[in-house]
This record gives sequence, structure tokens and C-alpha cells, in this order.
Amino acid sequence: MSQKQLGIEAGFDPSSASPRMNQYEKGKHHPDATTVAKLCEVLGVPVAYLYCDDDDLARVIANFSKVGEKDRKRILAIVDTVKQS
Amino acid sequence: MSQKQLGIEAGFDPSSASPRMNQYEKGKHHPDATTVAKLCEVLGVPVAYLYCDDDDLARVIANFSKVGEKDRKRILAIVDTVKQS
DNA sequence: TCGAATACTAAGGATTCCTTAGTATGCTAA
DNA sequence: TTAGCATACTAAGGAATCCTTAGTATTCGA
Repeated sequence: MSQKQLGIEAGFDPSSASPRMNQYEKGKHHPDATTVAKLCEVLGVPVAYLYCDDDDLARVIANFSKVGEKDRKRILAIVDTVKQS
Repeated sequence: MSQKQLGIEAGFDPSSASPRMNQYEKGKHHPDATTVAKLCEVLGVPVAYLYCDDDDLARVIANFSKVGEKDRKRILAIVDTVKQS
């Protein structure tokens, strides 16, 4: 998918979608939170995934929506064993 | 902790920390990604936690840094059982 | 190698933000 | 009570950033 097309599907004005996307990708400008959310929606990536620097946790975030109810419970049970401060 | 103090600890200019924080909390303006990261650092909250709308996953994100190596492996093993698309 | 699609950039008007200055509100000690 | 202070909050404008326009550069397939 082209930069332009991605922007269009995220709801950008088609006439400026290309430069906008390019400026984001090149780091010239930064999308605001709403724009990031729309791009993530198009790309099928959880927004939280972008803001996670722990690779293990990133894998959990990326796949959690596909984890079934029982396995979720198992994961939460493990997580909840951490000592409360 | 006061709004002002939170801003100062996040590195804001002390003379404008109070209005800035208030504008963020009232929704008048929105902090950029770098500012969000600094505020999260001060508050001890993972940035990804803010961008997660699934309560179960939010719990995982909030506590993952305190989960030990073995339990991490167990969680990843569960997550990796999801069907690859 | 021509044409079209895509990638990329400069520049400026449009938008948003940070800062200043100040008011309003809550709280504590005299 | 109320004087004094910390905190919360707001308006307005200069400062910074972005979106848009216009255009050039690059890639790629016919």
C-alpha cells in the first residue's frame, strides 16, 4: 500500500495525503494521537503496541485480541501474582 | 502531587508548568508524545497503558515489568498459541 | 525509454501550543 | 472569621508546529 493510500484510508484529504504521510515517515512532522489511532486502525495494529519498548510485552499486546477467554484468564492469573506495592 | 509539581518533575519550565498541566487535564490542549512519555515516567505508568482500551490487556501492561522471567515465558507461550494469519 | 505512479521536499497559510498575566477556589493557621 | 498562601483554572497572544499547495525526484512497468 502506498503512503498516499494509507493516508486516504485513514481519512486524510486525498489531495494532501501523500505529503502528510511522507512527512510522518521521514520524521519531518509528527501525527497527533487521533491520527496515530486512525493509522493504526487501518494497519490493524493496536496503538499500545507502538508505545511499548519491551519486546516480550509487545508480543503480548500484538496478539492479545486473538487470545481466547480461558487463556486470558490464565494470563491474568499469572500477572496478578506479582506483589502489590 | 499538584498539577504544577507534576509538570515541573516532567521537565516543564516551572513558570508555566501549572497552566500547561491544567490545560492538559481540562482538555484545552493536548501534550505531544514526548511530553506524554515524560509524564508517564514521573507517574510510573507505562505509556502503552494509556493507549489500551481493553481492561484485561491494560492489567497485563501495567504489571508486566514486575513479572519474573519464568512467568513471562509462560505468558508468551500462551500468547503464541494463537493462530497465525 | 516513455508514462504513470510513487516518493519526497520547500514554503507559507492555518492551526495548535506554550507562556504570561491574572482571577478563582480551597485550605490552614492566627 | 479571615488573612495568607497554595492550588486550580482561564484568556489572550506570540511562538511553534502542522497541513496544504505546488512542484521536483525517483521508481517501475509496458
